[in-house]
Amino acid sequence: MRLAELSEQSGVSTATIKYYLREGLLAPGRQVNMTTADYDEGHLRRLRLVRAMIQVGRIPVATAREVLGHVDDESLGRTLRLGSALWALPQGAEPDEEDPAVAAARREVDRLLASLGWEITRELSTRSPVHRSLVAAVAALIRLGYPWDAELMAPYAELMYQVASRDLDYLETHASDAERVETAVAAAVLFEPVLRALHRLAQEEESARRYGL
Amino acid sequence: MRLAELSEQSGVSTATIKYYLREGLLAPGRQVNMTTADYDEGHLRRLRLVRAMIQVGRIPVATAREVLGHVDDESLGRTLRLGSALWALPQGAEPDEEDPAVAAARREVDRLLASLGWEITRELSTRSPVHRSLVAAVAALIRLGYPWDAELMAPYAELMYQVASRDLDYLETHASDAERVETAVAAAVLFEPVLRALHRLAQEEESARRYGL
DNA sequence: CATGCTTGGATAGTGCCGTTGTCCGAGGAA
DNA sequence: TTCCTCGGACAACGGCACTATCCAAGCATG
Repeated sequence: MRLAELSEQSGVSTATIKYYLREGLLAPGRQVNMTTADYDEGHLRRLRLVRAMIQVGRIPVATAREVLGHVDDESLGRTLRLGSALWALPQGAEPDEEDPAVAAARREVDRLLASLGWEITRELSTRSPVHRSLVAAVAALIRLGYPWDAELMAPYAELMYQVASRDLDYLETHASDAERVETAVAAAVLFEPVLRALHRLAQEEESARRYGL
Repeated sequence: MRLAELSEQSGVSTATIKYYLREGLLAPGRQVNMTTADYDEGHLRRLRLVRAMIQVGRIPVATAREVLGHVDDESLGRTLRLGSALWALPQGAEPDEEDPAVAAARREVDRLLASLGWEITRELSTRSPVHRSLVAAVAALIRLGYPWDAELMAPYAELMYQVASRDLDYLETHASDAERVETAVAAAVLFEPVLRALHRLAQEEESARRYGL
């Protein structure tokens, strides 16, 4: 498949594909001769994943490159590759350690993890970017004056745990072993918009039920 | 409170506050004399909300203005104001109607809503931006070759319904009547990062439990 | 009253980022 | 041979959140 065909099949302009090649999001095609390169199905798959990450997942190009770097890192085992790829996914704003709201948020998040018995997450808490972004998000709530403590958070956390459990079930049943890392990344990136949309739909529905249209 | 004090208390630079004033995210202060304007606690609250929307919620300035416009629309009842404010919140990418994956996604979403009995949402489905963004997100999954139908979606939707139900309970107990619309918007914007972070934390925890670190 | 600092408003500019246009020399096809 | 198209390199564009600069008008200190 030539670049122009790749463009046609994916719906991505040749200029943009060239840009992704330049940025290292897409491996170069096999060079057939001086002026022609050959791309295969793998390139198409990867290109679709890249588009999904950038367009649907709103992930910055630089971050996408990093995530894909982990996905492709043959030196790592599957679990580690997945972990490090997810690790690299974009997080929310970083917490401002000067802020007292951040300290309060951190305290509540720690209490939450203790009460949930998420020991593994707790051990990693100092290093995990996800943990930090949770602190930042909770701090934002607190700063605006909304009471928000571990007791309020716990049911949410348990619900999201059920969601995460389903995510992994889905991966186990629907992804072949070889593709599992790529699939997991795609899922992490693509499930979130679905979840968010479902969340808002549910809000609309429940709000309409309670208060009318 | 003068502009400089507002800046100091909120941690937002005067230049940025001026920018928000210009963009209509913040009402002008009461003009004391030719060179001094007076801001009150309401301005500070609003400024914090704006920052939260933009920094934590990653909402574009233009969208934030639109959302706040609905919040402040005195001509609407509270429920409608809330609805239209949430309505204006940024959505994911718009579905490309040419794409067969979008048609499949729309079919599955419709089946999902039917099976859930979300009749109100179903009636609004053609107009709701949230519905469209759900279709787009599901279409992205399908396009990448991940099977994803109403049966798979239903448990997710039910979990998110429980989440939404909690959201509204929270609003009823924690927001004074006058602030409810503003609170609901803040919640819609600020709960989502919390949820997302909890989701990822839960994924980390469950993944570590199943497959080790 | 004078002088120097600060205020709020207007405007242009900055930096980043995803994307696109332009130009080129080299092939491949009629 | 001639013309079209290819892939590659590079510069430019457009949008967006934010910031620096300038200005005239106070206010506070001597």
